[in-house]
Amino acid sequence: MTLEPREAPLQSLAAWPAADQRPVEVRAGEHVFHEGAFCDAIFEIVDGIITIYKNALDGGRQLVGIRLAGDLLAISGNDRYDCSAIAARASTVRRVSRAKVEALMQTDARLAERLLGACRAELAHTREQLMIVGARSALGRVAALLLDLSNRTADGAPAVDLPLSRGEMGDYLGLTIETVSRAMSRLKSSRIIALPRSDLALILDRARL
Amino acid sequence: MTLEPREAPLQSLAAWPAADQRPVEVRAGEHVFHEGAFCDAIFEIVDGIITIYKNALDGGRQLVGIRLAGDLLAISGNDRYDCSAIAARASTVRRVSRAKVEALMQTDARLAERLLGACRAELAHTREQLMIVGARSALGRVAALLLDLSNRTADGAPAVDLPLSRGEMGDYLGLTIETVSRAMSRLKSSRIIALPRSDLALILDRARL
DNA sequence: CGCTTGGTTGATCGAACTCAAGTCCGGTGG
DNA sequence: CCACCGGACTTGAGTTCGATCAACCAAGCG
Repeated sequence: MTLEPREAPLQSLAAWPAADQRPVEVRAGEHVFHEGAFCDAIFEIVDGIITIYKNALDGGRQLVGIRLAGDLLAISGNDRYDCSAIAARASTVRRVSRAKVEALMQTDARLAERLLGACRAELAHTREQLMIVGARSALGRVAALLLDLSNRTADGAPAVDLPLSRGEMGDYLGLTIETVSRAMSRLKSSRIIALPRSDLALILDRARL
Repeated sequence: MTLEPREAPLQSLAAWPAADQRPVEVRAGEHVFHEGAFCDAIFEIVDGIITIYKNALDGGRQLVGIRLAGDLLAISGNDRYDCSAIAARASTVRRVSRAKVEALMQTDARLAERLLGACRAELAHTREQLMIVGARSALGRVAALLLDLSNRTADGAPAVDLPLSRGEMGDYLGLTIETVSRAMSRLKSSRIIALPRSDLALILDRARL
């Protein structure tokens, strides 16, 4: 949706001495970190899809982000993770010691710029999500999510692999499972999308979506 | 709600050569900048309250932030402002040339850290807003907004000056004017808050709010 | 005084939630 | 091979809640 504002000062954190040597594999459904746990590392997604969520007081959960390869996780800078991160599918992440990052950042402006760029991008995405959740009808929200997923994960191709279950989509959009399902069904019967499988959508009429 | 993560590397941008000498006064209801306009400066709020919003495609608007003294505006780093900023009341802001900021940032890690801190804080706030808007009932959303305003503008004191009109509260929460008004009335008749004036709330029962 | 603006309140309607059956599908074990 | 099972998804029926439309009120102002 929104592209990186300017040229990235760094392609990857892998070049930095703070990075651990070997990337970490994480299976679908596994946590990368938990909200409230001590934050001793940040992560860079090498491959896969990670969802970020917070637990609400009433027991529900609110997804606050969907992050893809190249994105950074846990850049909040607090001593404790302020969100949980869970792999939507099998993914691999690079673990980077937070202490080393902070030490390096004092002296190297490029690293701070890299983090700033990641934070700006995340802020833009979160605002975009806020626009989606705040304003429109259930149908519009689901449609906006599908468009966003298409643009981000499939580069605009018609076939969109849905990394989120209906329940997760609901948690992202502030809707119930049933409402998401109904919205998908309506989009299908309107010939705007096709659903060969429940986790694969084909966008037939991008304009109306 | 969420405090600044660590010690701020800089108290204010005023000390920086990129800052204009005189702060700018802006009257209530006046724009600081417009979404889509060329972004040649960022701003630091010296005093007052600024609301950030984006225009939705359907004509509505979505508030994406309420910013107070000390906060920075327009740190997205894009060539064009990605939001509009409007003074909720008479405020004064410091204008800082974007070109100078970016040039300085290349060499001085402390400036980048200052921006990163602002971006992190803004991200945390936006996520908080997402939690409020995404999940709960109209009553709960209004209550959460009141609590947030109390914590941020009144430091937890019972008397909260409401800088937002009912319509703006609705735009912030994804509700209509009438629903916000009804929620306030219900909170009032439940003796949870008092409303001496429509722009002043007294929190009587913080726990239930 | 009439007009405007922002807020409140009422009545109605539709959309989304809730509760409750179904269906589909992959996996497991007899 | 097939019957069974569990989980995710879908669909249906009834209810609730918020949006809509509309009237009304209070304050500010020419």
